[in-house]
Amino acid sequence: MCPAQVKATTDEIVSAARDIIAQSGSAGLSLSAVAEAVGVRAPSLYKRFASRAALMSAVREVALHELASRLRVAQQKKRGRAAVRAMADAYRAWAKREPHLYQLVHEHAAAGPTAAASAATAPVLEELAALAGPDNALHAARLFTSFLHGFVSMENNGSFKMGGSVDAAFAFGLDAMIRGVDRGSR
Amino acid sequence: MCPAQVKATTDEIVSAARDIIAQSGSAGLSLSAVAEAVGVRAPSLYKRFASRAALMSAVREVALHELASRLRVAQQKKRGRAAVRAMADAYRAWAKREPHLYQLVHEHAAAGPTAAASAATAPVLEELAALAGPDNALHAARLFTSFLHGFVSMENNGSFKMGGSVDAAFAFGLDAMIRGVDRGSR
DNA sequence: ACCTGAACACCGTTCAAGT
DNA sequence: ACCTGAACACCGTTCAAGT
Repeated sequence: MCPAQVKATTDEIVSAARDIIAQSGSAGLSLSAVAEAVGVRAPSLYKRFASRAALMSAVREVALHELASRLRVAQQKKRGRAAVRAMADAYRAWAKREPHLYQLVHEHAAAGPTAAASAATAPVLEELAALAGPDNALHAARLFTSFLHGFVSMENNGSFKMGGSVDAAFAFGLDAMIRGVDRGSR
Repeated sequence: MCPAQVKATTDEIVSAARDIIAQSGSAGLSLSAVAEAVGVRAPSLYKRFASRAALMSAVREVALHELASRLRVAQQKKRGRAAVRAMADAYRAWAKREPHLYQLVHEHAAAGPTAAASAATAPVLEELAALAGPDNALHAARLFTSFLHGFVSMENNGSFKMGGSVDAAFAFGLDAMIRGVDRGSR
């Protein structure tokens, strides 16, 4: 008689889960908390997501798009080394602004579609190919992304305890990599 | 009358927990599994550790010592760039051999004593100071450790999906950083 | 078609009771 | 002094019952 009564859309659920993870980390995501945030009981969430892991995967996708959007904005109107530096700064700034979402993006990277992931890294690849030359483009991309990921991970979880300027270390690392990769200076 | 009956020493508990985490990851560590492995009931573990987190912290310390030992061995009888490369290879090899222990070492780095942590990184710092010069030693150390951590993290969780030789990318990254940091070539 | 309460098998943790 | 069973408050997940 009264068949449909949607109280929580898929987008509302993902958005609520995103906010919870952003504030408390992925370990702090409980289905009861998500359900309460969208005005529903926990079992109802299984109408939209097969499991807690599937919901986290959806949040991961959303976070990846947020990061990709920041990178695109940073790249606009810049070329070469300036574009690489601008994107590195944007990458680090987003990771520091959303440490828990950043961590979620990088755990279980093997799962999930590659679409959003490559959308996020494509701009970096273009610039680095120009800098390092086509033969070394992939190697250079892995050097830069490894440094970026490692640096912001260690910064976010407090691994830099030896003093000194962390900002200066980041700039030094970028410059040293650019020097070491640039085919023009070899 | 029968006051003492130690069935599980602290070391046995940590060792059992280490093995469980090595096999199933830190999320797979349950106190019931640890208790069963050492022939005891779960509540008894609270005589030795205040919480699950405290037990994990002890395992983290053990893992850090294992890594530090590998780095020391790799450094023996080597100097300069050869020592840096050998330690980088040893670092990556251990991370690939014990991916779950490696991940444990790098989450919650802020907590816990710095003793074992600095023991693990000290040899790397020495060599890099010689390479980059005293003014840039700390910056160079952060560049290298960020690259190492980022690279093996991404390798371990399957982030390198664009083909190509991952070994070659690691060697390229190391060489590019050494080129970019070496004060003699600037 | 969607939502719900109740139930299930698990957690980490506490504590009084045993020896 | 150490170990234990029982209990507590939580999980994620399933499912029959409601509308």
